[in-house]
Parts: sequence; C-alpha cells; structure tokens
Amino acid sequence: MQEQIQRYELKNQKSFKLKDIFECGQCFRWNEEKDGSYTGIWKNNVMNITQKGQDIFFEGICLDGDIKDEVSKYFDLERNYEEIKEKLLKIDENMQISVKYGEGIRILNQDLWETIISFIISANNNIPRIKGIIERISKAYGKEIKYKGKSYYTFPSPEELKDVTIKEYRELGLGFRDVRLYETMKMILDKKVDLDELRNNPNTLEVREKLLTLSGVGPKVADCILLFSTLKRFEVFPIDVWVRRVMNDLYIKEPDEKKVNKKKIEKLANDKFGDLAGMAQQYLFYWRRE
DNA sequence: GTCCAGGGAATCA
DNA sequence: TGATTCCATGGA
Repeated sequence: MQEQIQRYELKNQKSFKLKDIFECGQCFRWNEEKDGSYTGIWKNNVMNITQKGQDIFFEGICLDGDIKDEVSKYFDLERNYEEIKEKLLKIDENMQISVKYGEGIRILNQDLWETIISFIISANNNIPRIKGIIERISKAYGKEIKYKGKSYYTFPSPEELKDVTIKEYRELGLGFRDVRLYETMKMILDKKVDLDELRNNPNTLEVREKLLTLSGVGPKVADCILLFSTLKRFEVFPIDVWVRRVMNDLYIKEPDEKKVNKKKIEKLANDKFGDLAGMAQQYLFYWRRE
C-alpha cells in the first residue's frame, strides 16, 4: 500500500485533551508514543496526533477520505462539549470535581461493529488485556496499513471473520469469549441483527433490546455500545464495578457495595443526570479509576 | 496461591 | 425478578 500522508491542524480547540479522550476507557486502539503523541487506527485511517495546548496536529494515512472530514466525524467535533459540561457542573459538587478532572473528554464516533466486538471482549477483563486481544484479532484478520515504516491493522469486518473458528479465537487468548464472538458474528452476517436497521432506529430502548439478543451482550455491554459507537446515545448509563463503586461512595453509601442494587443506581442516574447520564458516567468513571 | 478485571449466561429459588 | 456460580486468562 502506497503511503499517502495527510496533515490537518486544529487551532484553539476547547474540550479536547488526547489523554482524556484516549484513556477514559471508551476505546482500545490508541497508544501513547514516547514524545507524548498518540498513534491509533480507526476504520481505514492510521493517525498520529500531537497536542500543544489547544492546538492539535493530525498526521497519517486516511484511506476513508479527507483527513479533515474523518477527524471531524470521529472526534465528534460538531458537538458542543462546553455546553454539556456547563449543564453537568450545575448538578452538584461531585460533578464539578469529576468534570474538571476529565475536562478534555470527547466521546468518539466509533464503528458500530467494532464497538460491539470490543465490548464483548471487555467482559470480566482488564483494559491492557482487552487491547492485546483486539490487536491480535486485527493483525490476524484485518488489513495491513503501513505508516512511517510500521504496520497497522484495520479491525476485521464481519465478512473477514466469517470463517474464523472458535478454536482460533481461543488460541488468540479470548478465553470463554470465543463462542460469543463467533455467535455474534453469525447473527450479524445472517442479519438476525441488522446493523443498518439499528443505525436508523431512533428508539434507544428498541435498539438496546436488539443488542441484548447478541451473544455476549448484556446490559452493561449494550449500554457501552449505545454510548461509545456512532449510535451515540447519551441517556444510557453503563454500570460496571467502577461505576457502582463511585455511585455508592458518592450518593448511596451502602457499607457493602456489592449489595447495591443496579436498578437503584439506574434510577438515581436518570433522576440526577437525565439525558446526559452517559456523559456523567464517563466523567465519573475516568475520575474514579485514575 | 489468591484476587481481580469496564460481565454474561445458565441455573435455581 | 433476584441471587449464585461458572466461565479463560494474565497480571499484581
């Protein structure tokens, strides 16, 4: 593949910090370089990004189109995060602390299929290992893109995973998630769950119900897919061990956090954060986990 | 050796 | 519905 490097500069960009965006737990394919820049891949784009204050410099291979358009879509540049943060800050002191901590967070527009598979892999797993598994799957079944002499690999499409066996997944270190990946790939290829239909359905509850029929997709994974993919539903509130912990510490204060009822957390989140629950969740998660 | 990780599915009351 | 248990794997 012939290298065709594109460049793009974004000046005076507010609510944008590479570290906050890439390390708040929403994505798994970005890595920090020694110089503090980040390199990663999405769709058929490989990118290295450097930030100096509010100026951001993008450089890489964009096989999906013009770098400005691709960056604008992926980094959700059309959305006013200042306005979102203003609303959250008014809620309470906890929001002021956590929003301040993660002030540079933006929720990426990640490919729906990749997000589904990535968060199925995330079940009962840790972030370094999730990243490793996704890299190995991409290297084994994705397409190679070379950038500055190094090889990067796209996330494989459903078609590219069509003939991969459960055994091969197991050999890549997926553990018990191997069957779930295989079954979900089949359901999507067979259109038992039609991703285009999900993309066009504005009813969040209906989309959530459909996602829940996929193997390996439970309530938490479904909410992550709704929030972190191009579906972009900010009213959902993914509850994992960290979110349960932080919600209990801040609001519920049950001595044994394992006894905290999920429905109680959901209701509390909806009452407090409303249609910005997903954003609130992400600031809280990032703040509590670091 | 033990515990834990951005949980889900199967089982049982 | 709600609670328990098992599920691979690797790092602390």
